[in-house]
Formats: sequence, C-alpha cells, structure tokens
Amino acid sequence: MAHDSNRNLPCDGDNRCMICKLTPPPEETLTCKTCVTPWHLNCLSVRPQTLAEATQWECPDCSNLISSHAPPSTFTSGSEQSDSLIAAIRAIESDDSLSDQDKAKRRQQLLSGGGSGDTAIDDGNGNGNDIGSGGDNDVLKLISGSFNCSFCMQLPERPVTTPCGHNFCLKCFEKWVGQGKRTCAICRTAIPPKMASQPRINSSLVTAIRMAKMTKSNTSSGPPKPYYSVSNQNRPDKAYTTERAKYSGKANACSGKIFVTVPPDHFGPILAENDPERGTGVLVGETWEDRMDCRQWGAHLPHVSGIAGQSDYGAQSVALSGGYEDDEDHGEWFLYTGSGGRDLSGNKRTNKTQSFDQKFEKSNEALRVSCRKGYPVRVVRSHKEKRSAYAPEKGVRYDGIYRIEKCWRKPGIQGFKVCRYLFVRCDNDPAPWTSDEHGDRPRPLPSIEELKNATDVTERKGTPSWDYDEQKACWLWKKPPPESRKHAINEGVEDGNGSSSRKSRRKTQMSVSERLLKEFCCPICHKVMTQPLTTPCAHNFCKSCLQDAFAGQTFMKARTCEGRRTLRAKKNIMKCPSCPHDISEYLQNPQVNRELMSVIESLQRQTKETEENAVSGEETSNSDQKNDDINDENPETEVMNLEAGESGIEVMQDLKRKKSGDQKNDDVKDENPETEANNMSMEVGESGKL
DNA sequence: ATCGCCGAGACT
DNA sequence: AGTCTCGGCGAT
Repeated sequence: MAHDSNRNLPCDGDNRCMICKLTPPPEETLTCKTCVTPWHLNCLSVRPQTLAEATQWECPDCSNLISSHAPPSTFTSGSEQSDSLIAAIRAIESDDSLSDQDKAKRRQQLLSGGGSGDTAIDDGNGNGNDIGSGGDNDVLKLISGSFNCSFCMQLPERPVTTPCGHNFCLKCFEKWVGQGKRTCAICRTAIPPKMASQPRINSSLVTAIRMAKMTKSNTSSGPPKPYYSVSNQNRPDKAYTTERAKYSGKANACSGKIFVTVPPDHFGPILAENDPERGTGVLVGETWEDRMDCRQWGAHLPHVSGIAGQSDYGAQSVALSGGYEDDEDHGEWFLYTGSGGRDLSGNKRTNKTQSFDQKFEKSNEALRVSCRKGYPVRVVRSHKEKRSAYAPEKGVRYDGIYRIEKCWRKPGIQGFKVCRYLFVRCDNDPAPWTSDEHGDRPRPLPSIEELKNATDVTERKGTPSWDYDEQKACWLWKKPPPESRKHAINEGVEDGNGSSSRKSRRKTQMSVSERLLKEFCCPICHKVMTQPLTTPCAHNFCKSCLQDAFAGQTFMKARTCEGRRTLRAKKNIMKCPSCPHDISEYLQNPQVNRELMSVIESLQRQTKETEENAVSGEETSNSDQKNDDINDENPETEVMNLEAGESGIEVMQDLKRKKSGDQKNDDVKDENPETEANNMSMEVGESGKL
C-alpha cells in the first residue's frame, strides 16, 4: 500500500500499533473520521494540533489517497482519471445537502472503486482500484495488494465479504462488530444483522489469497489442493437395503462401499497409498454430500455417532454437527462435548435435551485415551453446525488432524455434567478457512475460562504420539501408531479392479490459474464470474446472473384479498441460488466485489498468456494425444505437457507432500527418502519420451 | 420446524 | 441380543 515514505501505519485488528507494536491507551488513539481506523497518536509523523482538528482528523491513508491521485503541484499534468476523481471529490465536499457522514461515505465509495452506487464514477472498464496498472504482467503484486484487510492491512486471514463488496479478516470483522459497529468500515454501508452475528468465510477468496501468498513468497510449493466434492455417482450396488431407500435414492441408514484401504481403527490422515481409487488420499477440505459419503472415504466412519473410537484403544475421529449447544468452535481449536446424557429411548437417534450426567465411558473414554496418548484425531465439520463460522455451507468437510490437549467435566448449559475436550489443530496442510499457505505450527494453548469450574481434569503426561518435528518442519508420528486390531476394509480389493477404476476416474490436470479460475465460476452460468457479487451468505455470482435470476420479481408483494381491499405489502423472499438464505435485502443494492474482480481479470490474462505459450510449444511435440491414450495410468504426464516449464518441480513437491505425514512408512523402510520420488520422476521422464 | 420411521454398525 | 448413536427421509 501507499505508506512507505513517512512510514505511517495504523493499529492492527488487535488495536496494536503496527509501528511501535504497543497497544496505545484510548487517550493516545486517534480515529480517522473517514475510515474509522484507529491510529497511535505518538507514532504519527504529523499530528493534529487542536482538539477541533483531532475530532475531524483524517488518517494519512485517506488523505494521501486523494493527494496521491493528483497532488496540487502536478494537477495540470495529471491524468484524466485523476482530474475527474478530484472533481468528483470536490463536488461531494461542496454539496451542502450531504451530512459529514454522507460525504465520507461517498468519498470512500469513490476511492474504493465506485461500485454501482449513484455517485460512482467509473473509469470505463470497471477497474476502479486496479493498482497494478503499471505492470500488466505483475499479477501477483496486484493480487497481494488487492485483498488487504482494511483493519490489519494484511492479506485476510479467513476472509469475509460484506454485502457492499469489501473484504476483511474474520477476526478483524468480528472485533469491529464486537465494538458495536454495524456499518462497513470502508464505505459505512449498513452491515445486515445476520452477517454481523454469523459472518461466513468467503471460500473463493481463501483460494485466491492462498495462491497469492504462495506465488508471492515464490515458494511455489505446488498447486493449491484440489477440493473435491464427491457425489453419489460411485454408490455401490449393495448400498441400499430397503425398497424405500432405493426409491428415494438415499438409504436411511445404509452404508456403501468403503473406498479407502485403511482399517476402521486407523489413526491419522488417510494417505495416498490407502486410496487406490484416486491415489490422492483424503485431502483437507474434501467435502461430501452427507455423513454416508463421508463414511465411504473413511474420514469419519460412524454415520450417526459423532465420535469414532473404542474405550480401550482411543478415538480416531469426531464430527462437529451442532448436536451439542456447549460446543465452541474457534477453527484452529474448539471445545467438544462428549456423547451421552440424553434420553434416546424409542427410535430416536438424537435428542437436544440432556437428562443425565455424561461420564468418561465408551466413546467419551476413547477420546480421553487419545488425549492421554496424544493421538491424531481426524475432524469433520458438518453443515448442521450452524453456530460456527467454520462449518461448511453444505455437506460434511474433512478439516484435518487435531489433538486433544485436555479434557475435563463441567456442568453443561442444561445443568447436567458434560465431558469436555480441547481440540487443537496440528495438520501439515492449512485449514480450509485460512489463506495460510502452510499447515499448523505448534501453538500455545488457549486459556479456557470454564476450566476453573472443571472436575476430572485430564492432561497428557509424557510426549504425544503425534507431534511437531522441528527438523522436518512437519507433524508426524513420534511414537509408532497403535497397531490396528482390525483388517483393512478393502484389503486385497485394489488388485482386482484398482487399475480399471482408476482409469475411469482419471482427473484432468489443469494449470494453476485455470484451476483458480474454475474456483471463480458462477454457479448459475458455470462460467468465470464477470462483475462478481458476494452475498451475505458468502456465495459468489456474476452480477448479471444473480440479477437475471430474480428478474421481474419485486421486493414487496402486494396482497389483495379477492379484489376487495389491499392488505399490507409482504416482503418477497428471494432465496440465494446456492443456499436457503433470503438475499432480497442484499439484492436491493448489491455491490461488486472489486478486489475479486481484478484478481479474476488478472488470472484470465495469465491463463491466456500460458495458453499462447503452450500453443507455440505444441508444435514440437505432436504426439500428445497418442501419448495420453497410451499412458493413461500416469496422470503426471499431463502435467508435464500442460505446464512444461515448472512441472518437474511441481511433481517432485507433490510427491514430497504425499509423503509428508507418512512417518510410519518413513520409520520402517526409509533408507533413502528420495527413492520414491526418484523412481517417479524417472517414470515421468520415460513416459515423457514416448 | 418438528415428528416418526428406518434398521447400519459398533460396543456391551 | 440388546443398547446406543451430534442421520436422513417424507409427511405434517
């Protein structure tokens, strides 16, 4: 951003001055009248001299924005755009019909890209804030500059998007809302109450930012993880046992074939070697339609129960599905409630009311064993968890490995004692909601208020089985994992049909920017979004598609009673095309997500360039198609063809990633850690020659 | 939103 | 064999 010369920086999302790193007391904090950002008075290069100046103070960012577009000295030689911008700002300033707040709001609308508001001045191509205009090729700079959260000035951790099209960190946004603010910090448009109380992560942005970070730091640690959505297409024949289930296409309590070759009591991630179907393993972020599908991929096997585990052995996985109101989700860590204590007599599977105390027995005890031993526990989140910002919108999502650091009992919200568990994330891959490009690092335990009233507190003694290795910089088994007492569900099956099914499910590999553009497809037209809008429920659509979807509908329904008299108009419910949220209020003034739009445009430019390069390179290898048919089993070949320049590195890193976390393997047979990679790269090399 | 059914799968 | 389980469906 534009504050390097004088090095003026505001306070971050935690109210900590970004220059002196201290948290200034209120009397040393100055709030900008325009963007309402707090600044540390002592660290400002130019301070207001009077109280009146202080109350009307505008921060260097806001005042510089105007002057940097057209400083007075260069005013005459300024561009047409700057001229019109200055003229527009002056027009706003001299408009006596506007209050100071309105003026500030309009100024900000103008500077943040205009939007489709009435005062907006468009530069013709809608690129209001294209700060990378200097170098069209410098896409990365553009991306990393475009998405900065206005509070902390960093690329958003867990980005959320306001209906006015502005992006913030979830943490900063929650802090802002927590201060009682109900208007956007950038344009002062009202934040809908639902968004304020239940902000949703904009997952498309997560992908974009993660990629930006990866390329920015030039680590290029391979393409972003594909996020699969496994549908019912692979339901096995044997899945349904009742006529009714067949009819509805969904069994009530059926189970289908398990696709992975891990035993039911397998701990830790499900690795590529246990996934003969796809050869990828279960990746963080993988989402299934329901618990049955989730079960088929081994992430969480019980299809009703929230805990998979055995009291004398340990717990392998848990599901967060909102069944217990005591649960508390903070993403990287959460407080989980044990099972039991509810009257499930009759045919009930769930019951919200608790009628007796929970004890550390059965699966609750299994969790305690995992806590004591420090086993890795897989975690899936269900869309049914409505109170958590980290839950998926739809389906069931694998969120990676957590460890249970402590467990205890306390009186639950309903008065009866519940077993409680502190889960802390420790996965080698980043969580689906974070734009971080790397996995977890060991983090200090959060302080838990309720521990004061806790009984039966259990903490781990000794070293955990699953822990962080500083040398290898990843989480791995420090002690050998518990030996399985069961057989792998699919043992031996892979030899029979492994290759054929792999063939049928072969995924086509795409370049990084192509894959990202796919992330930015509009769910309505299935094309890359133009003028993207982000709804309060965090779904992204083309502006035109979303408006067309509700074309002809009015926001209010006039209700007449047999023509006799007109009743009061009723609000017309307009459901988001992707979820049941009512977005009618949002549709009255939807604002284009400018940052997202500029990223999409940049990616499109990049893809076009890559394609042009690929076309020029194709002439030298005219046997691509043939090659493809023969060598079906080696998906990497395609990577070679598509991303000629960098694919070698990517393949290697991909392999390393597949291997990481597989320390069981390492310990046993790892004489030369590169052997497998070498073999594979030779395969790739040979097939490339075909 | 709530209710009754269905009857998987693991544990006891 | 009985018990338990943070599902999912169609009907109301």
